[in-house]
Amino acid sequence: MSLRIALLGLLVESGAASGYGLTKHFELSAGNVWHAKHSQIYPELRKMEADGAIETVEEGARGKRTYDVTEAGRVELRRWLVEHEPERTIRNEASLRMFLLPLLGPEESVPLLRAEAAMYTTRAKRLDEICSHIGNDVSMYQARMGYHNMRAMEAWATETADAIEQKAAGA
Amino acid sequence: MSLRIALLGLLVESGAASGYGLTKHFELSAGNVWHAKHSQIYPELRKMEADGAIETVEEGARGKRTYDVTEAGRVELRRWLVEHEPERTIRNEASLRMFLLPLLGPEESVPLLRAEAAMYTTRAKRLDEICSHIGNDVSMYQARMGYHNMRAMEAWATETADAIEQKAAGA
DNA sequence: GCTATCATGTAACTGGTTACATGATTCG
DNA sequence: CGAATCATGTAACCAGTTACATGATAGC
Repeated sequence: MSLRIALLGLLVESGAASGYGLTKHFELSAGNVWHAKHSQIYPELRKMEADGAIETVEEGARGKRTYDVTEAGRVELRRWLVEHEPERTIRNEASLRMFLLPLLGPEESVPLLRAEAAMYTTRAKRLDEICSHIGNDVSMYQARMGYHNMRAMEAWATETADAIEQKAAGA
Repeated sequence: MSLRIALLGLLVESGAASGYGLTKHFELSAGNVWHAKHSQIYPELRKMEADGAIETVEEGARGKRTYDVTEAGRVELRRWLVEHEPERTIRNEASLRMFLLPLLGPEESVPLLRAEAAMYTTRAKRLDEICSHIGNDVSMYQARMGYHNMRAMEAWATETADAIEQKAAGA
């Protein structure tokens, strides 16, 4: 269901697009909230077209198909956004690793936490940079979400490394 | 793989536990980074025991089995934490919904964003409350991660609702 | 005695990953 | 002319969900 909604949303946001274009969109901005590869996206688009949520608006060279949302698709997306209670479940391998890092001793955990904090700083800066060059409002809000999430993990990793270090120094 | 690591981590952190206990642990603290239900946890524990990462330390009434990590399991966990490059992919239905909410008009998106911000405030407060009553360091760091993430989404939702409102007022 | 919680399990299904497979076009 | 990128597709496999199934114990 979520993949379907994500595809509808991206199509509404960007206008008509191909499976390839949508795959790229996932790799960039949408990747901060949902992830999908071409091998899952192409069959899903076919299925969505079969039940009328999207339609082919153009067939180009070497099998290229450009899809756009139908009115039924727009209704479906709106309903989901307004009425559907989303699952609050998370599965994030990078966060799982951070979560468990404090189980290691200070000599191992502190450098790993600092390295991770640095990585989040880099990503936050990149997103901030992107924000300042975006014309479109919606894309800007979306990039800002990623920014806030990166800053949160950066702050946590730094705070935790500091706490572990202090504790180790005190003991 | 990640479920296996999560289970190893929780067992190291809490000491020996049953499948039921681990399921509860996922529902509480670990749920902020990984999610799993009993129907997946029980078979996984059997598999992990079969290849020596954990062992049954006690068999209680009505089929209750208490597991603990073996030395091999500890080594495996440590290797994963230190050497494994985690996948940076995210799948978060609640965030996907937030991400797409700005596609709705201001009259619909703003109240939904405000409601979501309020929910994140509540969750952040609950986690903060939990933190102040925790004896164990590792559990505290873990709860703090959830706290930072809740505050990030709260800040984003508020900032975005404000921006959409201002834009609508200006136009 | 009833309800909530403890406690485990399995089968069918859906969602997602990996790997294979193909070929055109663009840029240097 | 070679490498990167555009562009799509499928099959086998693994991970995760839903729903069914069972039964003990504790507290009201």
